[in-house]
Amino acid sequence: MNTRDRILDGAAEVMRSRGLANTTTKEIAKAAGLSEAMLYKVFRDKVDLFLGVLTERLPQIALVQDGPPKHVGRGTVPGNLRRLMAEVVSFYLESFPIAASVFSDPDLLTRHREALQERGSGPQRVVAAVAAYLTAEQRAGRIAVTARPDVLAELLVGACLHRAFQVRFAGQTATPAQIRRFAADMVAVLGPAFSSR
Amino acid sequence: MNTRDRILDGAAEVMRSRGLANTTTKEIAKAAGLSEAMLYKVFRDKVDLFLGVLTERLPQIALVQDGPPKHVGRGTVPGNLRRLMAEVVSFYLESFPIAASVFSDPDLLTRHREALQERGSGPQRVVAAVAAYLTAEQRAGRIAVTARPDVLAELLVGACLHRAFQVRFAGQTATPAQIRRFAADMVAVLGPAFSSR
DNA sequence: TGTACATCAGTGAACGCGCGTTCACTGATGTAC
DNA sequence: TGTACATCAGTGAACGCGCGTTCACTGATGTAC
Repeated sequence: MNTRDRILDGAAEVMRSRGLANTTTKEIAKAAGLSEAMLYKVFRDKVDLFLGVLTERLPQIALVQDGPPKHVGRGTVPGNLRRLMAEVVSFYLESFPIAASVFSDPDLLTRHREALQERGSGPQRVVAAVAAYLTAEQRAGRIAVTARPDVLAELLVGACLHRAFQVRFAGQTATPAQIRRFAADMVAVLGPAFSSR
Repeated sequence: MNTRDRILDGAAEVMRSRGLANTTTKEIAKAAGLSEAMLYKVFRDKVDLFLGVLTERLPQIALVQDGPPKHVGRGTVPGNLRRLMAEVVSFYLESFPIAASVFSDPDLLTRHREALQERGSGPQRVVAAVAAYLTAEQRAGRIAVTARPDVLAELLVGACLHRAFQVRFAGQTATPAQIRRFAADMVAVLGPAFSSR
């Protein structure tokens, strides 16, 4: 593995275990198995290194990567939504602690936002992806024409973020079974809102 | 105003404007109009001071303060929910940046969680309050008996948290009109899920 | 093949700065007699 | 009323430490002739 990857992995590990506030250059170097001096051969400064972690080591969500929505017209809509929800909540569970940390430093937040904008990315893409799936199903006639994909997506994704926030704030983790149960509850309750009948 | 309040106000102001990471004892003292030494007459150390801000200067949400849910059986359910939602999203807009910051320091997060637990408070109380309102309306016969108040509350509150997160991540603010529009959209879409018919 | 030099990944040790914290102190106000 | 002392809010200046950052260096490997 090359030096840059070792540094980013080490930094991500320290950020997860000790938090952004306690992630010092000394700790990063130790986790990467390199000297502190080496960090500055690869990154301009510490903020530059943090931005590298934020853009390259935060978990990616498959949902958002690939263009057109999957599963449209196949399986059942509630079934597809449950799988989508489980994916979203898992993504937030993994990324929330670090993503929330950047609010502790307005300068880092601004630079992170700009970096995401340049890549055409950002947090709004999760809702957009779910809304795109719902819109496609609506066109396929499997969701009522009166349903509002954007609002439904915000409700679903919002519940995922909220659940991740609660679990992480409580210092807990969530089992796959708990995640499935959560997804099933949310989709079941929203059923009447997008049902074709 | 007494010394303690001046310090907490000063600290809260610096935390909001410069972020937790840049909130130094020097800046707090300056904002409070006191010497740094004075901070240590009132608080044991900096973490103790931060906990004071978190428990005493984070915005309170009226919804959660007072016991039994208001407005039950009066007005219309969607109207009451819209007002509730606007209150919740405003609360998150104000508190999210600072509340998210504590994720940058696991030690601070743990102590904050423990402080909230001692007071019987915590983030789960927002969902609980909305669910309590919905349950009361259900008993009053104004919401379908098949509706699930806890799940509906998590969807609604989740959407509020998500919206606040998005707005703050983008570095923006929200006008009262935007907030009302948002609340109306969410409640309208959830209508079929709790309708008596 | 040997040799001289260039390149490159990597480091130990030091640097200065700003941080949280504490010390010894001041001056105003209250209080006992 | 005067005076001696106690209390209390508050501070200037210093302290040591740990941080991010940089400097001068090393040793291994590649390369030209």
